[in-house]
Amino acid sequence: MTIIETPSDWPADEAAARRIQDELRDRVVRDEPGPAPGTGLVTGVDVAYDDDRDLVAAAAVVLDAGTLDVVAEATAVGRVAFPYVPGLLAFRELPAVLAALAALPAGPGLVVCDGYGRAHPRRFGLASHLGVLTGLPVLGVAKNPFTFTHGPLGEHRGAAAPLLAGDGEEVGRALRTREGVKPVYVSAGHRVTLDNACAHTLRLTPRYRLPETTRRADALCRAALREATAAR
DNA sequence: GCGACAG
DNA sequence: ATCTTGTCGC
Repeated sequence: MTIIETPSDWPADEAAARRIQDELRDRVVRDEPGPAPGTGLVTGVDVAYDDDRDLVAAAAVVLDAGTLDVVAEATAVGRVAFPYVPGLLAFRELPAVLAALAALPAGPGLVVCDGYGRAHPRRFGLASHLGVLTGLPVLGVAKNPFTFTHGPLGEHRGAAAPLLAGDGEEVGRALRTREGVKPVYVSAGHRVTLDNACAHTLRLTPRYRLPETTRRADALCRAALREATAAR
């Protein structure tokens, strides 16, 4: 198996990483609604780590947006490119994610990633960063509210409440995907609207709290990491 | 200065 | 993210 390399222009420290986020932030496209839910392709991306062995594995799983059937998969394994720092997650995950996407036989369509897009200290989370680098429509679905807050929301599937930043801006939405279950936290990445991102998220959660895209990608990158670990 | 903090 | 058994429930 091939171990991908960290890009030569990757930031060496946190200050450099923040500088890059400040530079790229204005390239995010926020006025495109994005693909219609249920049509075309939807691709989930996720990453698993083995910090002891300095390994990271990423997976991209392409689903038919209408049937949610898997139509393509790809993985990539690499060295950990950056430590986990809240607000700088993209620098840890992107090299492997980009490699997995590049290994797909065809275009991914809309991309769904773990974590945030606009809901970010500098309004440039993983989903935004991935979108700007690839030009693809991307949205983020996170499992935790990070530093953001939201009011109460109904118990029924589809109930939502604005996810608010400290300055009161709605940077995302807490969205209940399963009746009576903790909500997920949706935010727009690139070339998708928050409303459309939520509509996609609901279509991707007919049965579980998390989108089928991330569930499939999570299982695949863990398997890829196991194989990479076993191969050494 | 200290704590909180996507994965 | 990751370390981890059994267990309650559809």
